[in-house]
This record gives sequence, structure tokens and C-alpha cells, in this order.
Amino acid sequence: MSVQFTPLKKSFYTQDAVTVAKGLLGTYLCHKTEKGVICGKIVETEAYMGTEDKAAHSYSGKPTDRTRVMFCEGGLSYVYLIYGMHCCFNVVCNKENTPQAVLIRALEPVSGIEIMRENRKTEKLKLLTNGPGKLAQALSIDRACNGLDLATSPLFIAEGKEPSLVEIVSSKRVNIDYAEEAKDFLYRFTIKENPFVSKKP
DNA sequence: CGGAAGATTTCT
DNA sequence: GAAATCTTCCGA
Repeated sequence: MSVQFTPLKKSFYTQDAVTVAKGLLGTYLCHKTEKGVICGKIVETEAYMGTEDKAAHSYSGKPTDRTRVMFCEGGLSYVYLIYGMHCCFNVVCNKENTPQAVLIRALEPVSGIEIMRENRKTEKLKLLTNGPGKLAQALSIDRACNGLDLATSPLFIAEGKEPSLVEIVSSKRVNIDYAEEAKDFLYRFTIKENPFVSKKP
């Protein structure tokens, strides 16, 4: 079994974040590093719908030093530090000045698994990439990766095989209790019954 | 310029 | 259940 390392096209990313979040399930997040290629299948995502969504960093509509890249055209990476110690990897979506993004919350390890174990300091396969901070650490994604073009960088997302066969479950997003009515939006998407989802929907 | 909070993880 | 840990953002 081999993975096709064909990066997704720009036109995929310029759709709205909910469409992209669903479309990313079953695709492959890959990072070519000095140690080798590290790659995992995307099994859990969350959409952040910009100025319509109180949970989004870009809700105010004003770019800041941190969120500037969200206001660019879709197809760039948005990586930020959370809780002073973990990085989260997002994909910028939609057109310029429509600041939406998709948070990648969990992967199923595919290749470079020994590198992941080194990066994560654990032997347990299940704990390598089943959470947003964990997968960033496993794939050596940090804030130096912010703003990269996913169509032309060592960091990219490759096509999955059969998008139409992916069974998608929608649920409420995680850890956004501050977001008032937006906390009930069904913007979290997981592959049904996949064991690497961060926690059961 | 100070203070509060955070799209998490890990340990007790 | 709570600590770890520090950048970011907003209000004064």
C-alpha cells in the first residue's frame, strides 16, 4: 500500500471552512523534514468560520500579529502557540479578507512513525497524534511553519484515495466554552469510529 | 503597561 | 481535578 504524495490544489482551500474541514478527512498531512518524511491521515477537524463565529481567533475582523495569515487567501498554514506550550496546526480557507480556517485535531499515523515516537517521547502508537498539540509535536510543526504555502512547501496535504467513502460524523467543537452561541455549532468533523480521534464525539 | 485567558497535555 | 507555562490581546 502506497500513499500518493500529490498536494491538494489551491482551489480546494479557497472554499468555506466547513466544506474544507469535511473534505480534509481522509487526506494526508505530510512534512518533509531532515529526519525524513512524516505523514498521517487526517481523521478529525474543526472549522472556524471567521467573523460569523465567536470561537474564531479572527472573529473581530481585525488582523493582529498572530492572526494576520488567516486574512490571506486559502491554502496557507496557520500555526499558533496555545497555553504557552503547545502548537496547533490550521489550514487557512476561503478568499482574502474572509478569515476562516480549519484546525487539524487528529491524525492516524502512516509513515515516519519512528520519527514521531522520537518527537513525542512515547512508544504508544495511539498517543502519537490523537490531539492537536500532539500531532504538531509528532510532525515537527512549530511556529516557524506559520504562513507556509501548502501547495509548494515541505509541509503539505496530499489527496486521499476515495473521498466519497469517508463516513463523516458532525459534533460540537472542543474547549470553546467562552464562545456563547457558537459553542453549539456542529463544526467538528471526525471519521466514524476511527480509533485515533482525540475523544469520542 | 498590567492582567487575564487560552482551538492542550500530562500527571496526581 | 489541577498544574504547567507564556504569548496574545484588550482595557486603562
